[in-house]
Amino acid sequence: MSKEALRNYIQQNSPASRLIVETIAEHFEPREFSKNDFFLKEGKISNDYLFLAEGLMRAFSYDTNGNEVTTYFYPENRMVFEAASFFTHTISAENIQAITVCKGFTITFEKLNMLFHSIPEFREFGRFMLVKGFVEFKQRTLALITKRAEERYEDLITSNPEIFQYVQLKHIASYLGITDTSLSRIRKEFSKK
Amino acid sequence: MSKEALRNYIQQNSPASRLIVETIAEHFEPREFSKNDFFLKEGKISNDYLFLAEGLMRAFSYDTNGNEVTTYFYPENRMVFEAASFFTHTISAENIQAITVCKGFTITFEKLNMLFHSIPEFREFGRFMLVKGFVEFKQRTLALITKRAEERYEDLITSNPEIFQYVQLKHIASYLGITDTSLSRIRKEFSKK
DNA sequence: TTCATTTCTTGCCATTTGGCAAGTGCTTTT
DNA sequence: AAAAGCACTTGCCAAATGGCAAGAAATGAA
Repeated sequence: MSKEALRNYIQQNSPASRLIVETIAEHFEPREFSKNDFFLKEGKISNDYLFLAEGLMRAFSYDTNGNEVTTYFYPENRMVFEAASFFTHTISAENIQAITVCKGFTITFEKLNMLFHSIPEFREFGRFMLVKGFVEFKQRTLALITKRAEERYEDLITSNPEIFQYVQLKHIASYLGITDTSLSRIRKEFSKK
Repeated sequence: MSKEALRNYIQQNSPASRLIVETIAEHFEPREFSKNDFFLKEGKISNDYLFLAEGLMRAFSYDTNGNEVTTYFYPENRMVFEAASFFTHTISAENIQAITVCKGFTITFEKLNMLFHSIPEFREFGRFMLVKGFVEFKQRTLALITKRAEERYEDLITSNPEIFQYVQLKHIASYLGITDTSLSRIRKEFSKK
């Protein structure tokens, strides 16, 4: 698999020249995941920053009763990293797992930092990735407060229909903040329309 | 008011030496807010990064029906900034308003970036501020999904009792994801214990 | 202090969502 | 092909939360 998608992604999200982008992309290593493989396991310190070129991943942790809660879905053509563990070298409270076969490119913390250090334009990219993640969580939080479950369902199926193709309902349900029973009912209502 | 709190905060959140921290703090300008003054108004581009030394602030936006939704409370001794607007120079969807009289220190985007550029240790600080904000939103999202309103209330009153001293219930309610009516009932139940 | 305004509480009932358990259908195993 | 195991659906009822309006309390203005 070529690094073209990675280069394009960096290019589109930073002010770096094509030549610099090429140099940056050189430092990423190809990486593949089988279905259900973990990119990050809770309790470990995350040391890799991943560009997901193909496939679908899911982040999850547990509530106080030990139930899995899906905290995020990573579609194709996205950077995948757990900011807290990766950037502060602390133990991760989250898991990130491949839902389908996944292909992408990773870079270690040390190498990434070296690039941030030497290439100001790439620092912009790194910052923007953080800001983007932040913005998405804010929007999700707002949606949880202001929208009903059915609306949140509609939003997700509209923006990321591929999720419904590969992910179990209970995992989508916990992401939406409802039970699988409720999601099943919402689906039924929704399909009537 | 002295910059001591600002210096301490930077010191505690970055690997910079005391001398470097002094230099950094020099670039911040004192700034005061009367009660209800806005630090940021929606529709504007945020150009200031604020250290809040005294007082309490609130971020809010609106739901689709035009109701205010409190998205965050900023207690004393915290950096206050709207990451998306500040770092990407885009129009802010959020408002940040002083709930009490507030005192602090601000720095412009240009100056901050200049410091990030010339002081690697301070870049660490900037990154950590983003990561911290990110982590808090993740935790809040998780709490909205996994905890009941009463638990979220307890968590907030335990961690930030000062909020209940100054903020209207309807603003706290929207932050907790419930109506002011429900919050009033939760308070009543809680006080019985 | 008195009046007006705003904030908070409460009663009544509606809506949304959850919990549980049984049932259906699909897939995998042997 | 039978059995077992999952994932999903559905019926019944319970719990959590909301909506509205009236009243009480607090706050601010004159």
